[in-house]
Amino acid sequence: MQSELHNLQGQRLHESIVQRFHSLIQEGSLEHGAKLPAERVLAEQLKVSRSSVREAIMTLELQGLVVTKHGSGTFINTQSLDAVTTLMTSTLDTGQGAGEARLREIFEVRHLLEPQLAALAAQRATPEDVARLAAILEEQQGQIMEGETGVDADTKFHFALATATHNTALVKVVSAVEDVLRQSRDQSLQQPGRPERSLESHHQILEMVRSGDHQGARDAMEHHLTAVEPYAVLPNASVDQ
Amino acid sequence: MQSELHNLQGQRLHESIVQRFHSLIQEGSLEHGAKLPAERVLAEQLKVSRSSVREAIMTLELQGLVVTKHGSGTFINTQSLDAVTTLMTSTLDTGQGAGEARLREIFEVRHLLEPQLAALAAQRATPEDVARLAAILEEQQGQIMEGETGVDADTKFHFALATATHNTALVKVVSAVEDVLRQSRDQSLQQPGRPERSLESHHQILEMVRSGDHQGARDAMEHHLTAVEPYAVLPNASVDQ
DNA sequence: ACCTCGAAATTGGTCAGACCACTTGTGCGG
DNA sequence: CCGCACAAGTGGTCTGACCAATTTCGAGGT
Repeated sequence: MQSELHNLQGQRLHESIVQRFHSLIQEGSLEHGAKLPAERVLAEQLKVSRSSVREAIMTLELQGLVVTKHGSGTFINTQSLDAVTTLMTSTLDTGQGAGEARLREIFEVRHLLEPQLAALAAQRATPEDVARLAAILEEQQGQIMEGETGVDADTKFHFALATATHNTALVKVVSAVEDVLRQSRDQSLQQPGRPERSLESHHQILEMVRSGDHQGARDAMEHHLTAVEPYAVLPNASVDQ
Repeated sequence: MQSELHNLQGQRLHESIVQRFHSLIQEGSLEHGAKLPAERVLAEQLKVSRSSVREAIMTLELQGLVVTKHGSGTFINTQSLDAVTTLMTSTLDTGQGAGEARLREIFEVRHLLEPQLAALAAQRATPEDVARLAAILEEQQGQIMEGETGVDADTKFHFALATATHNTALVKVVSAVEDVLRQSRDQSLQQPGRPERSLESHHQILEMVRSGDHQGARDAMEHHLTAVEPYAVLPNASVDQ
């Protein structure tokens, strides 16, 4: 059969092979448990080197679509959870373009997470946590008075609030989201009045946390997020990666 | 410095290299944007062939921890969402000690995230999404009737619900959390009656999503989580100490 | 005819060296 | 000082060889 594999420009060779196998699996030509041809045979059929075949197979294995057994062979494995997830995302997502849409998605995650997080923090924050948050707000105020955006202190505040929940898993999830957001946040804080409003709502959140009002903290965070949201993301702001 | 890399039994060579880089990144030796040595240099330092180095780097790239640019080099990239999620799961996997406490933390994250997620899904799910969810419940029922726990279908359901929000960032966060949970979930479903109850509350959630009742979906998910929870996890209200 | 055991074939894993394609820097000539 | 070509550096692919784990199968003994 050895059909041509159309190598799109800028596409690495083994990636083309991976896409071919994705198609074969999705159209049902390769069922669960099926044994793939040997690497050497596959290389000859696709008219590429064995190295490229190996790199492709390794990608498929990391995606959970395939399992390889030394001395035995490589087998299709579409029943694993990873397999389902990669096939789903590859069909629905395909690319990671559209930086603006991506940013909106991240903000949506914040809307789901952070108000609940603030409520938890209000219930559990120790005096030390409150002191740390207060110190960060001092810092933020100083930065703003010097004409800066205070973006660093802004990020720190949300991170410190996460640590105040005393849930390390939660901290990691939030820091992931916040990290991706840091650059764009600086951009949104450029608009006049934004830094002051951000600081103001931070103070409200801190006050709720200090008094242990978890419902109030939740509402204050929700208000803060909508207030700082950058729906005015410039079209040229393509966030790479 | 070319230190030895202790190759554990049954472990492929490039996997050892990947783990080494995971450690280096987690301990902060490799910061975002740092440039890795050239593949040939790295091969010499680690005393392995360039092929193995390439396979390791390719793994890291698929995990989002690194980006490679043809002709330029390979660079650390810890600010992507994928990067943080993979690091998170790898640390949680290796952490055998206080596993139970971490597990409780993960469940807490679910309590924050998934009810909101279910509400979003109820607002946005397409007929295709609903059909997929229904199919998964069929599968789960089949597995249960055969005496299995239906853990795979269980995980699939939560993942598919996340995709029904049509927010890829949210999907990534949830899949990271669910992935860590998969093993322990199997354990919790061992208890008699649990699988049936899980399936039942899944049906309730699906019904709310189908009818677009976002508040109902939120409540149903909250009920589901507390019903399936393996331990007597603290009720999320009134934890004043 | 059956079983056992080991050699050979098969297959994935690693190594070595070469060449190609892309990027970056550098130095020569204008 | 600028611009352009060339050289060096780096990832991408190819080739062929050998190592390691597994499977296959047949010779030899019972």
